[in-house]
Amino acid sequence: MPNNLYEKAKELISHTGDRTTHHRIRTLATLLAEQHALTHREIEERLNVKGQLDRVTLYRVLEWMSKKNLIHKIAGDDRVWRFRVNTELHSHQHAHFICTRCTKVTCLNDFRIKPDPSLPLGYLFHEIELTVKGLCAECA
Amino acid sequence: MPNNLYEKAKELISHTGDRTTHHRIRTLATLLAEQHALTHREIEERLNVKGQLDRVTLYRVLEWMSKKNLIHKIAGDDRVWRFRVNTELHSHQHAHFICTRCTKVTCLNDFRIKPDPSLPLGYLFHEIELTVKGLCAECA
DNA sequence: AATTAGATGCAACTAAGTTGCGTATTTTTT
DNA sequence: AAAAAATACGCAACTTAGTTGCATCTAATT
Repeated sequence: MPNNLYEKAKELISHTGDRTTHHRIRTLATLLAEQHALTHREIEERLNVKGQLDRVTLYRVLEWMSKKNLIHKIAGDDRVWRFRVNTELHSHQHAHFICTRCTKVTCLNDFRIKPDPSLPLGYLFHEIELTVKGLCAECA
Repeated sequence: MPNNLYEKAKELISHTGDRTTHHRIRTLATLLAEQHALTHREIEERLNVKGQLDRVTLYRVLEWMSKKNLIHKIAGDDRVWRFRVNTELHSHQHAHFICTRCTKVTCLNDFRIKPDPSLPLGYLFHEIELTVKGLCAECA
């Protein structure tokens, strides 16, 4: 993982106003380096190659980053959360693709979603999540 | 639960060609009676008012019914599966609404989804799932 | 350098969902 | 109608993602 990602992560975290800890920076840098969404376990594996980090701490770091809108999480078919960094492109309303064989998650950026769905009377819209299921190029 | 639901469930199950057991019929009848998706636990509670049914058996019944396309399952934000019967209206491509406060799931039937999404090269489309999050009428 | 609010690590816990296996029930065959 | 084959059921034990409580440590503030 290149050093500039570490610096970028550091800057993004300091902008939140909260503490810029080593764990937060390393975790965000890891997600910045990835092209697809990672599970808690995958992040843990990448981080623990060098230097330790407690499972629980990672859960809390990820939770904090979600709350701060640095990342977003995706519910997969295997009831495991996957996390992806929020860039301008990846934030908010876009679609996810889940491969039903290898369970890898990719973001489909050039996928337009109707922003304002019509809901039953009294319902309040908050966000929309579109998941496409199928086989990825490797598994097809 | 009215008797005709039991009969309807029985007929649907016999059409699969597999065994029409009491548990399968009761489970499907329970889902037929509901207007929204139920969790495994909610189904269990309804079924165990009278007569017992093992947790594991229910999991297997639900899995079997999914495979037979009698029902479909929905991934919620609380990593709990929810199950909904497939009628002509409810099958395949439609949207779900999840209330982020009470976590109840409703099907949005008058919600059109573009049937054929454009995917990256080599990817194979299987199904599309659209989830709208927000507050339901009771929680708003 | 001392303070303090918040982050971390550890151990124990919760809960959804799964697996293995012996027993019971359907369905088929005779 | 009884026996045989195939499948479903129930129980116990297990797996694993995610959570909670609490003592300790550390980044920002004074």
